[in-house]
Amino acid sequence: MPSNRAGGSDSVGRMTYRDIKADILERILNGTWPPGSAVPNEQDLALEYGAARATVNRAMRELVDEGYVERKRKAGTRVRMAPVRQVRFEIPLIRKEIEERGASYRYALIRSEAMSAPDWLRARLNLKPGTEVLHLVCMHFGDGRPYQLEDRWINLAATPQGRDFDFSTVGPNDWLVQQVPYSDVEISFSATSADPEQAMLLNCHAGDALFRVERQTTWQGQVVTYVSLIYRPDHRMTTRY
Amino acid sequence: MPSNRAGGSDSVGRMTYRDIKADILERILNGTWPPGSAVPNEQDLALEYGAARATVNRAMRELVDEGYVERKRKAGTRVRMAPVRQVRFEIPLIRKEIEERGASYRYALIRSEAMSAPDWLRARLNLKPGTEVLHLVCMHFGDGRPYQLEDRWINLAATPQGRDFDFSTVGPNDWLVQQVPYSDVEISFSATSADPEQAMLLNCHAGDALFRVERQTTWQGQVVTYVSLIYRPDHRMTTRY
DNA sequence: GGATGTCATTTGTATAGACTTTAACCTTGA
DNA sequence: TCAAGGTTAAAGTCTATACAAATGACATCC
Repeated sequence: MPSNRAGGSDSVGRMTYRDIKADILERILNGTWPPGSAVPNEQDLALEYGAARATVNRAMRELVDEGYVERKRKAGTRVRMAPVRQVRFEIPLIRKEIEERGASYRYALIRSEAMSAPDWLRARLNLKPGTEVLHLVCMHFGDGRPYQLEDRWINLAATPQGRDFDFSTVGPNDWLVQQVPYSDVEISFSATSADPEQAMLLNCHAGDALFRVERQTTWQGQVVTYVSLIYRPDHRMTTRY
Repeated sequence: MPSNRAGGSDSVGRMTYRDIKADILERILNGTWPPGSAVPNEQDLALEYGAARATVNRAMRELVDEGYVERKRKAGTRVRMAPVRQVRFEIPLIRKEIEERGASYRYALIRSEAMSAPDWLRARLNLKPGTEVLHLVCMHFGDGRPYQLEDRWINLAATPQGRDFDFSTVGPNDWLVQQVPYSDVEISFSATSADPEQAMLLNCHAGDALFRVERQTTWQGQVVTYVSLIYRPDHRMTTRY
């Protein structure tokens, strides 16, 4: 075997796109190619790494994806001045979220009521006057302690099957995922003060600062559901990038 | 002009990987291939679309990336039962964040003090006893109103240049991005109650629920900085997916 | 000077073919 | 019945080549 490439070669000495990507990233991170500087073109890199241009291209495309470099035809590739700080995290089903923390999961339906959509909801979800909605309040427990309070509104015009479904054992999220698996979602994170009922359910004090996730799900132009997920005090949503 | 791209093919009738991806996604969304079902293998799809297998492969890889399908060698490709709900959003520099809301940006340094790291910070950042840190408190204003309170600790052992830098006009984040452009970041979102000083600075009431982002930045195994970013009341961080 | 056009460079994408890796499935044997 | 091992289908990757598309640089023309 002729070539001997330290740090990333198979038995034939061939570098994979991963090796190439890692090598380029290394040079960016260690300052060989500082922010703003130009990276050699694909042809030259292919030559240097003894790979096909397509292989270098794939490595580069991933580096673009991850925000390290910018590319322009004819102008070439440069290391980004300020990296694009992008967070990417998964929104697991609440059951999985709790179980992944090593706690046992329990679900409870607190309240379930079909009604005509109140004005604030109609305005928020852009519903026609008189639209029927299902209002559900549920609790999710981890190791028996309150973990998340779910306050959900389901548009019965969009999913009429929901009217007769029994949510006392299956959580509305699990059910909805079956009904409308792929949909557009708008999600937002904020802080809110516990009102007396929330404090009671979450076993904290009224006025406590709580972390809240709100999600609005749309399918084929129609809002399917709006949910407010309020976490127990001190909850943190953490990720690395 | 020969090519007519409407609908997904060029003049030769050749489909790009984007076309193929869109077509497959369409079939997933409209229920042709429901959750859990198997998608034809690459070879067959290549045949169907009149494309090379590599082209189909690229389309598929992106669908995996976006959480629509799962692939396993030998077993083939299936539509995911529950889509991987993943949020991906960018963390802009605060100046840009404010300006993108159409507001004017203003920065003010409230306090700056070099000191030996307090115990809680030492524990949190895993610093040696006696490590010197710079503690900065800054405000970011949008249209003259408080927008974000930045409470930052900089490890002077990692970035000694910070000791003599004047942060009264340049925000610490802008400065740090220059110093350590690429680093590992742990970010977390939570809610916190305004203490009296925070309330005063953010022009709200003590006890108000505030949205907080905490960020810890590591470079080459050493914690460079820890920052707590507290937003004015009612702040929401929103994204779509 | 400024608008316009041409050329060359670089990335973007497609292709056919080959080889590699994984793991589902089947066969064999205890 | 079950475990070990072989077979083989499918995705994963690489290569060499080709052409497309964008655009920076330069020349040309008015």
